[in-house]
Amino acid sequence: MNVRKPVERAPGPPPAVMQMIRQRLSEPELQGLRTVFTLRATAQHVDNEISEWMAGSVGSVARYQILMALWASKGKGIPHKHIVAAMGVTRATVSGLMAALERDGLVKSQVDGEDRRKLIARLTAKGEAVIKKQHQLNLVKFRAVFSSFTSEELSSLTALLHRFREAFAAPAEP
Amino acid sequence: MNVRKPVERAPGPPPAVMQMIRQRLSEPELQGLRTVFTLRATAQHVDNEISEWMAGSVGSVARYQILMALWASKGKGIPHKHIVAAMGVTRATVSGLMAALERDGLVKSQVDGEDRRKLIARLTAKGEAVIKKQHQLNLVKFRAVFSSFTSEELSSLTALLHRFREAFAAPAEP
DNA sequence: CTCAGATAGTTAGGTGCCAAACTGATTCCG
DNA sequence: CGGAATCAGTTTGGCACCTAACTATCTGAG
Repeated sequence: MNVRKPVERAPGPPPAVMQMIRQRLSEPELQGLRTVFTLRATAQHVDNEISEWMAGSVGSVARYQILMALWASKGKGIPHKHIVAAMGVTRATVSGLMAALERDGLVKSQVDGEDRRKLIARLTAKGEAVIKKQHQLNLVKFRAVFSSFTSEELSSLTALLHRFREAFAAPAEP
Repeated sequence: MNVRKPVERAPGPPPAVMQMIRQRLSEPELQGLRTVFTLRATAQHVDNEISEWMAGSVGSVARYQILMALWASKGKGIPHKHIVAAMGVTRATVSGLMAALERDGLVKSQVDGEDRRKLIARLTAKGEAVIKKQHQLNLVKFRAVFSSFTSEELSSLTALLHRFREAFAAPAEP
């Protein structure tokens, strides 16, 4: 499912175009804008890269995120609601992803006896095998990828990202 | 077009689920994984936030990026190829975006006389009015949003993002 | 001069994400 | 108790992205 292979895309950063945009903006705004563009591009490219080595079984980062959560629950299962909260996406998105995972036989959901609105998701045997295998591969991959970062750099990056998101969320009063 | 308003989505960061995932991973991998998830979420949320104030005319960050490039070219126009390189997305994506922009009457492309494979894109009068208006609004918005960041923080963030992407791009040999 | 290969763009099919509108189940309040 | 509000999930329709396969044009090697 979802077999990705090459990534046909321009490799380098912007060419002359960015130079031209510069003429239209003064420094502070330009820098902010550049950060936004870089953020978008980086997220997209990292996602593609990871999806590539997840092709064929887990399939994508979003699916991986769900399977990890389920695996971590150790068979107890978790309500869809928690997955929504954990991923920070909407119910609609999780609904679609869960349907696909269930279709692929990696996951099985059933209504909660206590509250029949709730769906509790669990890994199937196949799902557990898939996430375990992916986990082993990821350990190797991540070690290689992050070898050039110190722990401080990673937490600094994460912190800056959180602040960046917050800055956009809050309307920012005077 | 594309009128966005609220953002129905879980606000805070992950709950207990992340706690559980922790049990499955050792520190370095966990930190890397967390950074990847944060990157994804941040990019998504920032994009949504910006799209909200661009709804109705420019419509989205991707469209904004194209219109800015065209505006910066000051009427000389730029080949689609350059937009592809500047945005770091595929030809297919730009093809679709340009078609939509053209359909909305913001942009007009015509074949290059020299090389009839090339399409040179230019802003229409309407397109120029739209991007100018959006630009004014953005100055205000960006100033508010980025007021909590120093110039050094922004460039540090951008630099870390670039390195992060590079780390994923290069297979990372011993 | 010709024809294989490179280049520019388009199209079809698929994913992840969203908002809005809808269904069922539960809770809360008069 | 009974209807309103709230909550969990689904569906529909749309956008930005991708790959893969296609068309049309140009270039370059024999």
